[in-house]
Amino acid sequence: MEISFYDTLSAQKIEFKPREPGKVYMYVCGLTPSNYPHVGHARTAVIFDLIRRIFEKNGYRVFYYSNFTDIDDKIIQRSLDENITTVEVVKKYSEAYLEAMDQLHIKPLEKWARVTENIPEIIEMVSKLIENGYAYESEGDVYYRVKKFSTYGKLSKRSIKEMLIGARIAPGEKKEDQLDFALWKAAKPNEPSWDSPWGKGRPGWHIECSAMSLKFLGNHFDIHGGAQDLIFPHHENEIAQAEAYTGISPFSKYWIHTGWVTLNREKMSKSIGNVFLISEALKVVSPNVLRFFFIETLYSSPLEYNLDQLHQASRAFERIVISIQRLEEAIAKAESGQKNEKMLNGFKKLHDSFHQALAQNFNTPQGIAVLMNAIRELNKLLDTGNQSLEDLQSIKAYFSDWFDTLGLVNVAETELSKEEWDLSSEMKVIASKHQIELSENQSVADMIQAFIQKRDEYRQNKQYFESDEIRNDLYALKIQLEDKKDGTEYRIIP
RNA sequence: GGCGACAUAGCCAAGUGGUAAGGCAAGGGUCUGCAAAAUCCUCAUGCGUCGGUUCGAAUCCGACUGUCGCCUCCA
Repeated sequence: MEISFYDTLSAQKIEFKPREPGKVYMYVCGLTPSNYPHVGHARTAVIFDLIRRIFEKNGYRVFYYSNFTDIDDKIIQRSLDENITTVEVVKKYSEAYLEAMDQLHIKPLEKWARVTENIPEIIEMVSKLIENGYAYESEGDVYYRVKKFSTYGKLSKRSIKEMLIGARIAPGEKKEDQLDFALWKAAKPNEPSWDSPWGKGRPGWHIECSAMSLKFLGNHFDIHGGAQDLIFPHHENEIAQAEAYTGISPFSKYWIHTGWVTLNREKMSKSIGNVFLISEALKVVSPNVLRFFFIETLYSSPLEYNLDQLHQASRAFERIVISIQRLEEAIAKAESGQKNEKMLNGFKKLHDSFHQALAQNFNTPQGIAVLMNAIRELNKLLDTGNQSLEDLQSIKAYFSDWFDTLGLVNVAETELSKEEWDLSSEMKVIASKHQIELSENQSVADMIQAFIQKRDEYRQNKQYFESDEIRNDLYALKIQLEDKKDGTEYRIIP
């Protein structure tokens, strides 16, 4: 299937053409691990994971690289604040980030490139830029000569002239020009540093991504990504560095930028301080729901984060979960039989629409609309009953494929985790209230069955006050009883 | 000050020239002892405002209003 998306560099929707057939080389800017990751980081990570999955579903092998900028002013500042080494700062926060990636079902990357492991490549690049006149040394610092790079501004759509007019940048004493930016910074006392032709120092921001993406992906790779706030100056500078270094344009063929997460309509940002951590969000909703919340909106639009929106996503996702649970139950009971070609054909069409939607600028909202329509069809089908095992399994395969594409895992999981099952003590309290005998080593599932049995007795005797009381008590423990034709079932409220 | 993005129902949100997807919330019917779930029905002659182009515009053009962002660190 042809995949197209909005490319920041050409400022239009383009059809993706890989550098090598069947392969996608993608570099997405990671972060500077100087703090715990917030919901904005999660969104960007989920979106690029999704993009990767979409390419994979379309038969591409994706080489996905990202980075930790593990030496930088902020890391140094943090190490002073916390009175630990810069290495410890990086370890602490990069591990927290990687753990969050794992929780959010981000598929493993090809590599997390680190600045401190690629210093020789960076020095080589800076040296070459000085040689060919794109950079100059000044008192131990090295700066990029922006005016020398004639196409500077092509990504962010601004001109050098405009920037000089609107600039608020104070001219640095060591710079030739106020637009120039640092490639190498001379070390101050007690700062981590590396030897270089310009004395002890460390790389500036920007240079590491040019050096590492060229090193690991080669020149003219397919996709360079990141959030919108990286367009300028970070990505603009990366282009200037890389293209001046290689002499070949474009450095990356396509550029994809994600919208940011807002809080009260303002950008969630460390500097403003209006930040919700991923860990905080995951206390409120499951990773599946958080992912679902992100992909309900197109990746490039701003996304307002609040509990009400999270709740809406949660409700919608719950509908999906319930239907898939019903499907699993139906499969368990179904018998082999005739194929309903017409019905399966309907699902095949939904399948095509789903992938078509995602291939069009990764349009997940439209994909979810298709998914919801499929859920409605599934519910109707399950209401009529007696579907053959083969049919139900075919339908399940479609849903599994869609969930896999969206990175939603174990959607039909009904078993409670160990922590959630730590309900037995509370359940015993309710049990004694209703004169139900529970034994010590009974599973919670068995306990619930005991409640259901007792409630059935009440209902038989039309003691509805008592039966409703049991239902309400269990509901308070997030166990919801549902009376169906062939008996009472329960489900756990997510 | 310079540049840019966005504005779709009570809320969220797709839709870039052919007559408004989907979700949440709400109301009604079926089912149920009652619920819940499910299902069916209802819910924008309308897409910030005013003009223009067109046989036809939420979609293109212009002006205006509003919100946000970038120009300094940011996912």
